[in-house]
Amino acid sequence: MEARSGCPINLATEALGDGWSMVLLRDVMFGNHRTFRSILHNSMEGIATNILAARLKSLLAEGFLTAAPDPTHKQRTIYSLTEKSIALVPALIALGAWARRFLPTSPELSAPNRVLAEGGPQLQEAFMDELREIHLGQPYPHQRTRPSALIREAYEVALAEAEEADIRGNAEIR
Amino acid sequence: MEARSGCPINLATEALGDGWSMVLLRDVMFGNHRTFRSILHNSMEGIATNILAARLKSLLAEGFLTAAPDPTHKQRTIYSLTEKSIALVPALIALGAWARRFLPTSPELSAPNRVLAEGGPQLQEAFMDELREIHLGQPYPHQRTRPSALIREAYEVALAEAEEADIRGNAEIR
DNA sequence: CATACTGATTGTAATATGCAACCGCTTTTT
DNA sequence: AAAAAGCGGTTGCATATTACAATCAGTATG
Repeated sequence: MEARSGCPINLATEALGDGWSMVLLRDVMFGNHRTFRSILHNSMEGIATNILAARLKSLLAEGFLTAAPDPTHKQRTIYSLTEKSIALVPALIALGAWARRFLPTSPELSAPNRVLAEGGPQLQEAFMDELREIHLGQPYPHQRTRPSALIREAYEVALAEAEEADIRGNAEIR
Repeated sequence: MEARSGCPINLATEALGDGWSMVLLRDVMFGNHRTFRSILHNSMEGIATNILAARLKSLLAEGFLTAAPDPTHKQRTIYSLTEKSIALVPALIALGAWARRFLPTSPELSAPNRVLAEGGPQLQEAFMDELREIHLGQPYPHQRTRPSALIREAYEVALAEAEEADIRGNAEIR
């Protein structure tokens, strides 16, 4: 396909400007869902199988993902991020930080973004290094606690708080 | 419309995940095109009038833009950015920086993004303050050179270099 | 041997996008 | 005063994309 223009924003829009690409990259990146079924069943937004198949195909074609067979399961494909998609992390974090400020995001689902946004460039770089380890097989070059552990912890705290608030809310109703 | 989920990335995708919204915001933001015809005629990507009308309508409805009549021209509408869209600047810059690295961007059209990305958070904040002055009527709170001047200059330098290279290229062909 | 899981494909309906022509009104030019 | 150009769109039609539901053949598992 011919590009509409050579403007960075336009090319980024042409590559990612649809209703699913960024959401799927998020699932692989932050949810560590790396197979068709894993993405499908954990999709908060309820993607259909044909759309998922089509999107995965185009993300492969555009170099955002690579596919490899699972040695333990003959027709399972494991998808991996590439440097191209890992390099999107700062942009996704910036976009998420904006969304937290201006859109009705839920506290639990915002927790990962909040941690990474507040952690600044250093934490984001460490998270990207972690992704490079998981998806590209590059050794993790830090001694520090892994960002993914911080993210998981923050998510669980936010989830517990949400449940507690829910219980209190129900108690008031009763 | 009901949101698919409360995840920041998903909500951002629902708001901006189409082929035109970000490109139009770019035109208003970096190109200072603020009327229907100005956007239409300066659109590098060649948007159609019905699409432009539909997008402007939805950007208004979602609070990315506001509309005001032009006192000097009875049926001209002037569109302004809102704090919501101005706050997108860091995300757009991060996305553009990614695109410059991984997509075939043109040097001239990349110049604005390069300046703002290399200028860091300080320059980005100053640029946002400039947008707040232009679109929200807030006084520009800095003494420093306006970021828009730096951007314009970088664009013109890049354009001149591109033309020079073009001339050299033609000379070689002859 | 039955059941469920794997990554899909197919059919159909709804929605979005792209293209070109057209519209009523206003401002500028001749 | 008449014509031309500019203004923000709308309308109709063709094509492309997306959504939803059902289905499929090839593994693995109990």
